[in-house]
Amino acid sequence: MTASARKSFHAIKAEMARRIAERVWAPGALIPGEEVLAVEFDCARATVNRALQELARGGVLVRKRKAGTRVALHPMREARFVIPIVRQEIENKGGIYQFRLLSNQVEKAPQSIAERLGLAKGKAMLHVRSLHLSNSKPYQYEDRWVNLDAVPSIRHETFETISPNEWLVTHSPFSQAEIVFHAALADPEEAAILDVRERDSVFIIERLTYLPQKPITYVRMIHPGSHRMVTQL
Amino acid sequence: MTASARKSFHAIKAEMARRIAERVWAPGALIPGEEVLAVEFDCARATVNRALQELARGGVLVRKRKAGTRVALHPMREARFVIPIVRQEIENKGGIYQFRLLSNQVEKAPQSIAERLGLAKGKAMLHVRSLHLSNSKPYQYEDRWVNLDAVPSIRHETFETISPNEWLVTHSPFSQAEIVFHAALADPEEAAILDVRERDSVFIIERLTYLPQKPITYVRMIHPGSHRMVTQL
DNA sequence: ATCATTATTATGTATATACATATTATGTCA
DNA sequence: TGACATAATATGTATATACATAATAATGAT
Repeated sequence: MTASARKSFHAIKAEMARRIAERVWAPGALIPGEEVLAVEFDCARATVNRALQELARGGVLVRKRKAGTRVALHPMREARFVIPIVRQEIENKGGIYQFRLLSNQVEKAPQSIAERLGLAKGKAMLHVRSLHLSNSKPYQYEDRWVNLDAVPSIRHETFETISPNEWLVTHSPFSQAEIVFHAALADPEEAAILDVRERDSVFIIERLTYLPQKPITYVRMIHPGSHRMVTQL
Repeated sequence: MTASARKSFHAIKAEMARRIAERVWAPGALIPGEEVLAVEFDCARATVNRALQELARGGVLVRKRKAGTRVALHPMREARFVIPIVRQEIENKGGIYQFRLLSNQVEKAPQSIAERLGLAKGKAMLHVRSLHLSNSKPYQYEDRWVNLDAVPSIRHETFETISPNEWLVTHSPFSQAEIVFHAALADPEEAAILDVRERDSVFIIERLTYLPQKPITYVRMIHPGSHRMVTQL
């Protein structure tokens, strides 16, 4: 037995992860209790607890009071994608960012949008359409509806120097959100704006942001189909 | 010190989150130190520490030793998508799951695959193609290449009762992975398998899994374009 | 002034202890 | 047997204390 002389929860966590990866602790198996592990690793129970909790949050362990801790049977792992501000995303890739405002006016919310935000149909909302370009090529078409009740001051913003996304991120950050990814075929309008062929494939990100009990905005961000979202896990 | 209820780090975390959301603590601002907060919330510093650490992990706070803790300027938040086992995904949605093996044989890796996995071109790999169905309708076409060196025992698996994904998840779990999402147009083969029109839009998830220094598998999971990946954040 | 050294400080971690809470196992009574 | 109360137990959380570490601020030497 490798009597680990380590006492940091990082090391303990790593050793536990190793045991799981190498199936010393098999999927579904009950692992020793915190007290036992504390003795084995020669540390306090709190230290073991922290390591176990972090592994549990990561999804590789499942913990239940009294029942104990077991290795997750199906490590239903999660991929984490950062949803960056487009400008940063483009600049990080070395592209030159440009922004073009297509329209910016108060309109009556169509059924689909109002429904999605839980507002009354026909409610006056700000409708902003814009295009983000990388190296002068269309990168993302942004179609946004903003609840004026939630962010009244946006009404007078012209978006000549700042994109609606950046404006909102800095004026109403830390909201909650629901995000959807999917693929679709470009409709004629989208195809024209993104400069792709009609009925080419596009990658769509929809984001609904809200504060508790107060919807803020619904955005549809449309990328050419070649756009790739990458993450490690 | 009043006869206060138990001060839990959950409550403290929630209160701090509220302050951030309502801009009592503005973006970029330095917030009070742990000691100060511990006095304010009438709890131990460790309790404040835990709340702060969790918020920091969530990305709304940025902590630096000696420098203190400040509210994140650009809450470049990340969306977390669970990448479930298809069968579970389908069953969770109330569908009846079926699995159809399309092909399962050792082949020489084509250039593109070998490159992606960092292996020599022409290397013998297991190539498994299968289709997952929900309520008898094509749900996901899975095109997988497995590095036989990494999981030699897979060679003799017939996949008649278990899908390659489930086999790998239970026999080689807890690997690392790189995941890519994008949209594309179905090629004739994919369209036929998924029963969509040729040049319809498809949603593609590519996943590359590996253990340190050892690529395991490359999978291309192709969904009809209507497929939606949803998450909250 | 500039650079290197040291002191200071906020966060990071470890520990013993105590009690809380959820859940299972057990026992009791009808 | 079955319903229900009760004990047992593993994890969850809170706390005081102590020391570690990173990064800044202050200090001194050149």
